[in-house]
Amino acid sequence: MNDLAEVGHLVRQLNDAQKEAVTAPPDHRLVLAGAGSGKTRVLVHRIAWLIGVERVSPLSILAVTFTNKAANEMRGRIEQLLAMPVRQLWVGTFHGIAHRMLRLHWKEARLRQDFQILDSDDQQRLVKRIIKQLDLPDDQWPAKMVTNWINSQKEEGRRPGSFDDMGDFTQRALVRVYTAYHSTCEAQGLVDFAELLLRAYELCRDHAEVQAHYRRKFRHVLVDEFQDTNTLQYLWLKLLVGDQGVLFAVGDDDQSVYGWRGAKVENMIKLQREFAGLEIVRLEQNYRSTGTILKAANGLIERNTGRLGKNLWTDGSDGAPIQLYAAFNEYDEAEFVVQRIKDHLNGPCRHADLAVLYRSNAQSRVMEEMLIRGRVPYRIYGGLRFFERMEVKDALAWLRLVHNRDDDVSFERALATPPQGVGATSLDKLRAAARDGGGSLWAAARRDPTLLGRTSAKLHQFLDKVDRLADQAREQPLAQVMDLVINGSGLREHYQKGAATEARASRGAGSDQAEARLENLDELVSAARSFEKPDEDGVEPVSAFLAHAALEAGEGQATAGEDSVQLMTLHSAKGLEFPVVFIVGLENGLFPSMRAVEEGNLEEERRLCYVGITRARQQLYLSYAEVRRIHGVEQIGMPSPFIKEIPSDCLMETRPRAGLLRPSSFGGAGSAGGGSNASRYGSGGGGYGGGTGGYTAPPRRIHGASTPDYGGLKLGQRVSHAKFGEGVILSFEGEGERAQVEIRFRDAGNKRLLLGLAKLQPL
DNA sequence: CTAGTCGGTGTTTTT
DNA sequence: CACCGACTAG
Repeated sequence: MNDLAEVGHLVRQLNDAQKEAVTAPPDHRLVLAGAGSGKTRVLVHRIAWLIGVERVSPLSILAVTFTNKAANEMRGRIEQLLAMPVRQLWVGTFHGIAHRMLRLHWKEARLRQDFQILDSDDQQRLVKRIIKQLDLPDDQWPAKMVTNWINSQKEEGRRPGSFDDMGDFTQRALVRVYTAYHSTCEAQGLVDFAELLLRAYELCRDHAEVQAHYRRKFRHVLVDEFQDTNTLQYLWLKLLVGDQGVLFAVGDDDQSVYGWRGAKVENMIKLQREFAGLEIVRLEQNYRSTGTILKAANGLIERNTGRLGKNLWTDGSDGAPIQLYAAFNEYDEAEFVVQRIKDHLNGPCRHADLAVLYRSNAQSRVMEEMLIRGRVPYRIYGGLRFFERMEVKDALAWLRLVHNRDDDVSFERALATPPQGVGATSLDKLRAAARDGGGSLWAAARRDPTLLGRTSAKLHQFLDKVDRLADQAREQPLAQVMDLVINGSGLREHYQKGAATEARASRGAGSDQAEARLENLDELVSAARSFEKPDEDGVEPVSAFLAHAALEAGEGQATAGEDSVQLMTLHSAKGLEFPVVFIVGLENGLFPSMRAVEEGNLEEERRLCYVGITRARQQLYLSYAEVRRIHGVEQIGMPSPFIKEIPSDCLMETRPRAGLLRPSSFGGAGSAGGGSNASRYGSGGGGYGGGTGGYTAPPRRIHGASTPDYGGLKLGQRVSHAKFGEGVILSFEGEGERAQVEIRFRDAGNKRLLLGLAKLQPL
């Protein structure tokens, strides 16, 4: 199939820069690919080129991505391009590849063969338990924070033993937790996500044979979204490439939006220093968006410092101006969006061509409400995924326990659901016994049959139940086992009961959720049935299935089938594109987020905005609300600074902002967009959600609606107070003498003060 | 031991 | 506002 005559299709549809990247000789290469410049396409074509033209064996290619979706898409497109399956090609996520290596080399990695993956939820539970075990007050040591700390240590390659400076009290406690957590994981054969990476890295670093094997094997290492790599991922790649391999990295520093979870954009710079002879190819021609949208994106991102530099251009037309809507409040904003959505739907647009992007998930609620009201089908991305659902995790915990009795995390979960008549007190005793005996909960329970007094009987019923299930499950196909576990554990019964109770309580309607839970249990059985990894390197099916569940948490929410408007956060929109995009909630403190504003760290938020803008192909809408309810309190917001950073000739203000407006005052303002609806918007004071009628409340003044006088102070302003020191203004409330101001003080925490008495000094 | 009520808290997400 | 975790009554 590799006649030169047929090579043409591998490069024909590529532009010069793309072609250069795809057909380049085998040197280290960094492709700086702007948004919409054909990044994935280059990666896919490069691999096809290597196999089809350079005659590189698929066996010696490693392609790494961050998400399963990207990995699947990549494999699909390569196979399509080559018109043949490429089974031997290693394409996967960092975690997936690391996992695969660990399964293959479990001995060298000093793991037990049946090690299980701990997802973030399980991990946090375990950390919490350990904090308690160490008698650390859990209000001072929140599991979430400690878990994050542990993960970031792992991401920096640090092991519990590698802290020589133990001086700091805080750190000492953290290291203690880390140490205990680590030994628990070791004892029980549990590996968390960060551990997958660290173990795989250490495996390749410390085990000469393994290292030599993979260096020999992978002559070509290709990485997608390189700007999102963390320290460990970078080191691992470097290790694998060695001095014989060739690295091909694709990324965009302007789209680095995961710094907060450890991603290091600096890795792109490091690359140039540490990979000799690295060639850089820039892809700057954009095939996605109109000239106007690109101009806006370029204008915005130019404000960032330390960019690698790149300017997107298109030879397409300018297209329509970006519309900016200054909404009265979040309901007005949502109404505007829905109106425009309907306009577009009357045109050539399908629902799925329209996307609403927001900074935080909480913003989806109001949008959702308005879309329902407008009878527009929509789909929300994000939220719980299939394998993260409570009932699914319960069932998997039972499966894991049946599979490995020493898995304490699963033991505790299974013991709790369905209720076995063994509660917190007994569990505490059991934990103590396990700690003293140095073994698992299971071992402790079996060791002393009278440990719990009268509760012992219940406990042993539970133990026997698990043993019986394990017995029945032997030699059975996976789906059978899953079914057996769900029924034999009493989980199905448990959720059936739940369904019945809820149905009675709320006359049928509320049983939806319970109903869905039962369906999910069935779904889990069919997931097990359709799960078949082609001899996944000799791993037994149960282990493979559990790993799959942890590594690919499944679809996020909602049925994909129907044509619907797409709602998602800006983060989850990365990598997608839509003809029409709405970015809502462009207010200071929301987008950019409050935290970013306080820390003065706007660059990542700006990149996020850049990502959002560049999702749009033809039409982009931006909006912000002058008043928004946040955490139940109405807050007056300022427009996001990003709005001003967009070249003004790209923007068309649908309704010019003129200070704070009352709803009644914007009838007829601006030619477009729902002026006549004005009287329907309620204001503060609540009454939205519950009522049947909706927005019949008469327009009312909102707090400070008429030129508020806050002594010249503004939201977000830094001020100083005689007693509390320096702080930042979070919100205003009330007027005149009763005007209050909420301030976050650097040292004294959040305080609500009467403006008249506070004697604040602007800084 | 479990099921309800109160109070504190509150980005972004993958694996 | 809405969720989650801790506490208290059965």
